[in-house]
Amino acid sequence: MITVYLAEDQSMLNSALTQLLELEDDLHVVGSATDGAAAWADLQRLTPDVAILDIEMPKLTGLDVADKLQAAQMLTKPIILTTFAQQAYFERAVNAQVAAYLLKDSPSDDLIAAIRKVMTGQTIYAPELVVNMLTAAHNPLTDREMAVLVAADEGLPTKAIAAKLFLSAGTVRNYLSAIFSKLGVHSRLEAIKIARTNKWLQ
Amino acid sequence: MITVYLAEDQSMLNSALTQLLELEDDLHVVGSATDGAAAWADLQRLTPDVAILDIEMPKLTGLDVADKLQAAQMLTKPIILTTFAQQAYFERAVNAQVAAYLLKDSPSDDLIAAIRKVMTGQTIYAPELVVNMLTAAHNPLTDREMAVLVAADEGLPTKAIAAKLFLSAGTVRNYLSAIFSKLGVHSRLEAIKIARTNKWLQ
DNA sequence: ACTTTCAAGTGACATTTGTCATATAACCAA
DNA sequence: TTGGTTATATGACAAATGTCACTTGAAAGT
Repeated sequence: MITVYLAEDQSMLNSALTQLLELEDDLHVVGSATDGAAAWADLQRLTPDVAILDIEMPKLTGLDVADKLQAAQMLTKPIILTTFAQQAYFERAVNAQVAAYLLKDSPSDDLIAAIRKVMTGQTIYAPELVVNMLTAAHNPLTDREMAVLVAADEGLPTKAIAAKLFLSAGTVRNYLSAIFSKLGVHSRLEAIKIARTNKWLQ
Repeated sequence: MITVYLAEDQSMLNSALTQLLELEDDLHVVGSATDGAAAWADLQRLTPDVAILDIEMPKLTGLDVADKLQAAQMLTKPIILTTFAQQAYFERAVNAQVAAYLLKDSPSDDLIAAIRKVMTGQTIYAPELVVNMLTAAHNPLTDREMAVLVAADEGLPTKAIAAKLFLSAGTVRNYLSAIFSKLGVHSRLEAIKIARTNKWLQ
């Protein structure tokens, strides 16, 4: 019998999956939560074989929980189950040595199959992500440029950005100019849009 | 026997719900799709009792499909099943006379209960939304101002916005100025931020 | 009929932004 | 040690942006 814990903040999916997994003879759902902190508390107590973790949850993300599982050297195998194929998330998950990384864009049978496979020691990554890994646009901005862009994203004007980062206004404009040139745009708005679609921001 | 159709673009939820609904003795899932256009084509052919519609789907949204069901005077009862409580969506759904409007933030049993209730002629709205309806900060911007703001949000400079909306550049600046004054800000960036947090944008 | 609101516009103006050239100092790698 | 990158800065300039004060016509409300 494989014991499974489910952390998923969308109740509809949480309850549907719980019931579905329970129907399998070799699986038993020992608990579930809709936020990361509750999940982590439960996991320490229940030590299930597998923990299915959504990434975007209140309080703690699924990746945070996976990190904690690894740090505590627990035997519970984390399976990340998330909506979108975002490179940054995937890389963090690989570093946290998750047992599987699945997209919600695949059928529930895939999840059930994945649970059984990770119990045999296999590691499973959604193929979309592995392909993406090679082609992913990585952030060309320096830390300093990112700090300026983040401040700009808050809607602050040049002077306020300068004050916030203890720079002169001219330097801030220079950074912004450098950012625009790297991203091939000509305004804060466009730069922010690009940074956002590439998930460098927010 | 209640026949049910399921349009939900997240495969994990789609397949999980399909299997779960099939377990109920009085429900039968006659078909499902992961995009709106396929759903509409199927619905015309299958004429199920109930159509569960996600809003954000490729090609046609669930609200588009609900509109079409109403326009074609079909007896299929639309149930909207969506992630977030957005006032604009809810209002459109009410106008399309949907049979129920549920959030994915509720358990799957609620959906099953809702299906049975709509078959008795009841209309079901998620309580969060009805409360929200009364308290919602309503958008103070005119349609025209919104059009300008949307264009600005795309990162377009004044001239491009003017060209897009067949206005003069001066008029566009005036609209923007009016928007800023209504929202109490002094830049496009800040205005966009406020519009976004209030869900008037995106 | 009168008023308000909205859509659309013009012109002038000050301010902010974006661009560019250029400079220095620190650090890191070949 | 030489060169590249980053962090920081200045000054000058053109372009874009935001503000204000107006005007006009149409639609909607009372």
